[in-house]
Amino acid sequence: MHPHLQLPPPPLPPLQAQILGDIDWASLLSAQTGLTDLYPRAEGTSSVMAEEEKGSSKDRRKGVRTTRKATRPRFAFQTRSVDDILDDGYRWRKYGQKAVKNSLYPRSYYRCTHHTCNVKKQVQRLSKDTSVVVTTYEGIHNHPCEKLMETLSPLLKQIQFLSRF
DNA sequence: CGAGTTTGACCGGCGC
DNA sequence: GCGCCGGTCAAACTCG
Repeated sequence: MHPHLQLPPPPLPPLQAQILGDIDWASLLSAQTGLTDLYPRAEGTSSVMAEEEKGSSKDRRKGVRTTRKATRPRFAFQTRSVDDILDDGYRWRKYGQKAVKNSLYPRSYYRCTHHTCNVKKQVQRLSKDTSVVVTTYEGIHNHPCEKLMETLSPLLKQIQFLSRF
């Protein structure tokens, strides 16, 4: 409907959104091991960030099961927010929306706008508690977040300066 | 005019 | 094999 991306640029969780679960930001930023184990039956989770680049085309293999599924690292967290879209510093292009069973609300599919980066995320609102938004990230950004860097660079400079002593 | 959204079609996996 | 279901494509559309 209406794009409401007009939030001030907080690199951390926005103020109006309250993180419900525990988030390991360190492992989040360094990728790899996820947070919530959403898909315990995902077999290839260990082999992260290998060849997922070709995922854009319909190049699915037949022998899905035991062969490498190119299972990208996935992690999800819930936020309590009135707004569906959280400003996480990256820019997302919506490429789909689907109604999901057992949920009154549709699930939205987003993709990172960087051409070199094919990180995806899904956003859905719980039908039980409409104030809770579940965001599922898939993949790892292979480029720096401009907003984040912008916000962080003064801090980094400060740290570098202090570390000289 | 370009970047992003909307929306129905399309496709593949999975269970029956 | 068929139909349901979730994920993606892409053309049309909107907005700045």
